[in-house]
Amino acid sequence: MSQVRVRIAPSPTGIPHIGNTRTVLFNWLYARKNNGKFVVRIEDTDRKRQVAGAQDKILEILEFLGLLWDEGPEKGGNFSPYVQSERKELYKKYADELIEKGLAYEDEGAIRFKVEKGKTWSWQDLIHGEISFKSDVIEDFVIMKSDGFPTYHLGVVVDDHLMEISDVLRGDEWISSTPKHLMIFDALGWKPPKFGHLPVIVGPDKSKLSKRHGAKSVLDYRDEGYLPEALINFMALLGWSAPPEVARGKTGDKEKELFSLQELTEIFSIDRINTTNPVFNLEKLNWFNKKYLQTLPVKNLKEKIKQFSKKAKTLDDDRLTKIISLVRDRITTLTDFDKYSAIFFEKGKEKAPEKSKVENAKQAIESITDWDEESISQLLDKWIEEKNLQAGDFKNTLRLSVFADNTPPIYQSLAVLSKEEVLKRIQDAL
RNA sequence: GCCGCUUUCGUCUAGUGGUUAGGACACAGCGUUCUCAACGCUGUAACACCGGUUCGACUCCGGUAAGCGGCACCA
Repeated sequence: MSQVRVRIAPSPTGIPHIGNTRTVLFNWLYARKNNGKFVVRIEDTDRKRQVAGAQDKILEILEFLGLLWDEGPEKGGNFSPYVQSERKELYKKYADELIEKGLAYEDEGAIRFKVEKGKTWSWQDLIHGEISFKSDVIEDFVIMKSDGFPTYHLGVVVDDHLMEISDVLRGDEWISSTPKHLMIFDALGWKPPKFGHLPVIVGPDKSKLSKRHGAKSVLDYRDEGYLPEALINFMALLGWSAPPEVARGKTGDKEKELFSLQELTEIFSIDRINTTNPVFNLEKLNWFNKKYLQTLPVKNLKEKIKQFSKKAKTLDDDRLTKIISLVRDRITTLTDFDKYSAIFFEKGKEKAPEKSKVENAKQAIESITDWDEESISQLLDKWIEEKNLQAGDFKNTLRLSVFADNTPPIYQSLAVLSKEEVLKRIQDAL
């Protein structure tokens, strides 16, 4: 069997959103699963729509997710991606060849491919099965623009051939262009790769995900505190599902939904990709992020939180660790840290309980000599017992007078602050 | 208009010629509980429609409808 070689072909006309990025993931997984190669080819043939910096952003996304490419021209010891504008002469050569063969012609400075009528072009799509088009519905199309750049149609075909791409996994929106590509492959005497057209992620209104839906890029999600693991897991399960024997779902049993990149590379296969367009669902992404936040080792979590919170950076390690362990189950994204840890820096807005209760709480706190979590809970529990208080009410009084907001378990929360700070806050409530 | 793709709970999905059509998110209730979470349990909720094939179809076939995509010197 010949080697699997796949590619992604982003054009630097914007920053890819979740939908485009999922296509990258599937290509990457397919390459890894089959011990193949994954290449990145920047298709920058549209000079007008070019967006400055987009190319770097695209690569930044790949790096963030850990979906790196395996080859490309060497630059400074690293592989850089292939870039079509650097290969400009190539396309012209093949366009000229087609003209010589009488299969293309010049038209106002551009070169058009001549579509032979009365033919049927079909292929066995990796995802949809057989698809065919009659050539009569396709008009002669431009392959070289008058500015000397190839159009997408010529560019992909030439490069997919030259780069020996074995499988093209791209979005469904390319289905109707595929016969054009087949024609060019045929005209140049080349064997086409296999094609698989992935259903595209859509917005709540079922139309293609776009800025209109507020579709964000992976970089935006990263900046909002989403973890790459969560993003990957979420994208993988949009339009693809794990084999039942892996997910292990029997009646009543829960199915496995959490998969690491490593696991995915082992179980990924094209035949489990769906044919329907999945709707983007932020709630589910949030759930994945929470799950990964919960399982991340505290040490790693701490480092990440420091990147997102100025406050966290100023805290000493011990306090930060305590706060993180209290806040960890409550946050959805890394940026939530500040929100949930705010009570440890400043009192909230809830009203203080009646003075007699606060006074009692104050005395209770004052009775504590060793200020650590264990002594705090021991002594306060004892206090409740001795004074014959209602535990819930007493703890609530503490919460309200010290934090004036919702908090994690109160004794642990108190231990984050110093005794002085606690007393000062209680004093304020009197 | 022409061409193409698609159709299981609100959403992501599993699944079989004969099932109580399974799981997840979300939602609701309950439990736990000092609040908020987390966690556990329970619940609501789906095979687009019409024909055919078959003893039997959600599953196979045909059609209809609906949705989406393409028909650029954009990718």
